[in-house]
Parts: sequence; C-alpha cells; structure tokens
Amino acid sequence: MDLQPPRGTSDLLPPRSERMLRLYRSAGALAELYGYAYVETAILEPTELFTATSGESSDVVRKEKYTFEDRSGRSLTLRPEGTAPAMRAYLAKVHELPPLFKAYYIEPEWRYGRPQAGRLREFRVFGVEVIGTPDPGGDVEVIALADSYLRARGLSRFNLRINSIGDERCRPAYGEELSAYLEANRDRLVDEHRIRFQENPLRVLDCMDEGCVAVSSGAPKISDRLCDPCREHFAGVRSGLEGESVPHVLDPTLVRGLDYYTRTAFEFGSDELSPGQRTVCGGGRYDGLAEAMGASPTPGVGFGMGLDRVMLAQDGEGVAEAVDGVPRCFVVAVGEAAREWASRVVRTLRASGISAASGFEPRPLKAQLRMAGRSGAGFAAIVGEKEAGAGTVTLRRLSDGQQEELRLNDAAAWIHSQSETPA
RNA sequence: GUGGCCGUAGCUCAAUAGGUUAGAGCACCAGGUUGUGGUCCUGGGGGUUGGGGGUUCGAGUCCCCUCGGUCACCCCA
Repeated sequence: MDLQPPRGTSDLLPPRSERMLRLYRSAGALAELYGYAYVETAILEPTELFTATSGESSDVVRKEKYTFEDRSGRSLTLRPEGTAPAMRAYLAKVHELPPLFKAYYIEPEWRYGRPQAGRLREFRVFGVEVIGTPDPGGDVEVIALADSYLRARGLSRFNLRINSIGDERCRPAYGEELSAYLEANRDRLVDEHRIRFQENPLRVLDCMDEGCVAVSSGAPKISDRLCDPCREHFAGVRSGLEGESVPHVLDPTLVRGLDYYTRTAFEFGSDELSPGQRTVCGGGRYDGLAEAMGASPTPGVGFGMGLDRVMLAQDGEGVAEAVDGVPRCFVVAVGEAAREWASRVVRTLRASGISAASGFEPRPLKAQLRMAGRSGAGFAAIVGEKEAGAGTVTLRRLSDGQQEELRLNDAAAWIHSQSETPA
C-alpha cells in the first residue's frame, strides 16, 4: 500500500505540524485583536458558486477546479478560495448578523494543478473579510493586519504591491480602450493571449512574456482612467497605508485573477520564494461579489494568505518558531513494582500544570532515559522501587545530569523553579 | 494543463563499460554498565533499488508505461 498522501497534498508532522499550529493560533489571536469573528464554511460548494463569481475566464474556473459529482449527480467543488463561500454564508444569515461583519477563517483550500514546492493542491489559508462597508478604511485595515501578521511571524524580506482596477463605472471603458490597444499590437503578444485578451484584457498586463511585457509597458494605465469615486477611494487607501506606516509600492500591472474584484487589489510577495510563486498573501475589494450571487449589493474587502508559503518563507529567512508539544518532564519507571507509583507521578505533575509523558513500556532504564532525551523534555523523573517505597521521585535535569530526590508533593514546585530553557 | 530533471534502508548517499548474496555513515534496537540518557566499544534488525512491462544468459544500471517529487511556464495562496 502506498503510504504517501495523495498527490499535491501534504502530511504535517512534528516539528512542522507544531509550527503550523503556531501559525493558526497566532492568526486567530491577531484577527481577534482586530475585532474579527471566527467563521467556518462548508469545504464543498455547488460548483456554480465559483463559476458565477470567479468568472469563466479565470484560471481557477478554467483549469483548477477540484470538481466531482456526488451520488445524486450534483456538481460539487472543493473550495478553491474562501471569499465567495464566506460571502455566501454571510448573505444566507445576513439578518442575524451585524451590518458590518468582520470575519476570519483558517481553512484548507484546493486547486487542481501540477504541484511543486509552495504550490499544493490542498493548501492552508488564513483569510479575513470585512463585509458591509465600501470605506477605504476597511481596505487599509485588512492590509495592515496582513502586514502585521507577517512581521510578527518573523518575516521581513517581503513586499506589498497595490493597485486599483476600477469598478463597473470606469473599468468597462478602460477595458475597451485596452482591448483596442492590444488588438493593434496583437502580433507582439504571446500566442495564448492573442485570442484570450478579448475575454479579460487586464490579464495580459501581468503576463511575464517578453512581448507582452513590452506591449503592456506602452498600454494605457488603469490608474489614469479611474473614475472620480475610484480615484478618491484609491487615494484614501494609499494615505491610510501611509498613516499606518505600511510600506508598499504601486504596481499598475497588478491584476487579480478573479473577476469579482473591484478597486483595490494587493499582493504580498516573499523574496525567499521562487519568482513564480512568491505570493504569500493576495486580496482586494469585491463590491460586485454579492450581486454576482443574485443578492443585493454588498461591499467587501479581504485577503487570503497561504500559510504553507508563509512557513517556507520562514524557512528561507531562518525564522525559528518555538515548538510546543514537548513534555517538560519525562517519567521513567524502573521495574514492574514502580509502575503504579510512576503513573501517580505523571498525574500529579500534570495536575500541577507540568506537561508530563512516559514511555509506557517496561524497558531498561537506560532505554527509557534515552527516550527522555529524545523527547526533548527538560527533565526526567526516575521512579523505581526505592522511590515508590519512600513516596519520592528522583528528578534529573537532562541538560547536565544533575539530579535530586524529592517528595512527590515537592516535585512540581522544584521543576517550576528551574530554568525555563533546558538544553 | 505544457516542457525539463530526478526516484537505491527512516535520512544522506555508494554500487567499475549491464555481471554473483545491493554497501556505508547517521538513525533505530540490544549488550558492555541486572537504577542513570546525550560519549565510546561490540552485535543486531531493516531494501521486492517507487510500481508494472520489455530487451538480455544476466537489469539498481538499457527501453516503454505508470506513480511520486522537483524546476520552468500558465497562474496564483
């Protein structure tokens, strides 16, 4: 039997699983500090939710859908992104929720494609959404939150690019102008775009093909064509970021891959990752999303952050996150007669707030001590016939071998009094 | 999804131009030390060479398919 997880998925085991849990917990803590509520949505959605919102021309819908039919013939899709499900869930319960709804989630998402490092079919995402306000303050807050999170996770070698891609008032006109321009220069575009630009001309702008780049550089810029409200909104976002001291650069070629985005688009990229997948966090405003689902207009802004990539960026920057899940004290039982007392020791330590573990099996003392050392524990509690008879426990500091025999009731206090950093 | 590279013990690797029972280090287990780990010594377990098929007297080595990883592209988290 093949023990590998399915292609493009990954198992997480210590220490990486511990680090990932750290990323989850710190994400939750930060989001809650900003006043965001935790939400969960179904991992499966009707396929239509994504085709109707992301857009038929988006890559997610065209070739990355993880789609199958259930037993009743319904087409279901493993969510490739979190915003549409979050908005769907919000709209379904809109009357029970506050008009300004700030939500965060930590969830797996799926995209079907050829996997490589930092690009998985199943990947872990920390996302936040501010639903119910068109104010640039919302944009600024989610961006500042992402920036703050990355820095708190020890990262510094990343940058933030932002752009405004307009809204339904100014984008269509710009799109036509851009289309006309691309049409006139189509012979210089890469093959794939000669046809495709008609579906969504904005897409050509972030193409890395030499010819496309050359054409893009001479193309009309959306920033020069924004309608007044969009221009004002974007100015608000930028000055807000200045006010929050969030470093960023304007990138007129930045376009989001999903159709529902309006106005603000942004991406955080890590210098530690391969150029092709350096994006660690992407997001933007989606004031048209609710309408795409047939609901009344509801503005929103948010981001999705790829935590697998955040961890890779940490690897690249040499960030060492503290590891949990290691017992403070490893209890060693010598001989059958001491086993009962040993489990009493384990219970007592735990009741005093000291994480304690044992090896379960009656192995030789040296083997158990080896296990204690391997476990990463700071201390070993040696319990044999002698201790069992005397109601004591021998505590050994594993960093230097110093040890002391104490009454069980004094053991926890003694460990607490020791240095917090066992070697 | 397109193209390239890679795949030998848990890990890192070795195995002359196809040639006998596929080796080593680390890790793991046991003993030396019947109550003291991380050092040392001795011994031990562990591989259908990713899987399948083919060529050959003979395949880890050559060919095909397949699975997986990886890099670039597409695109993004």
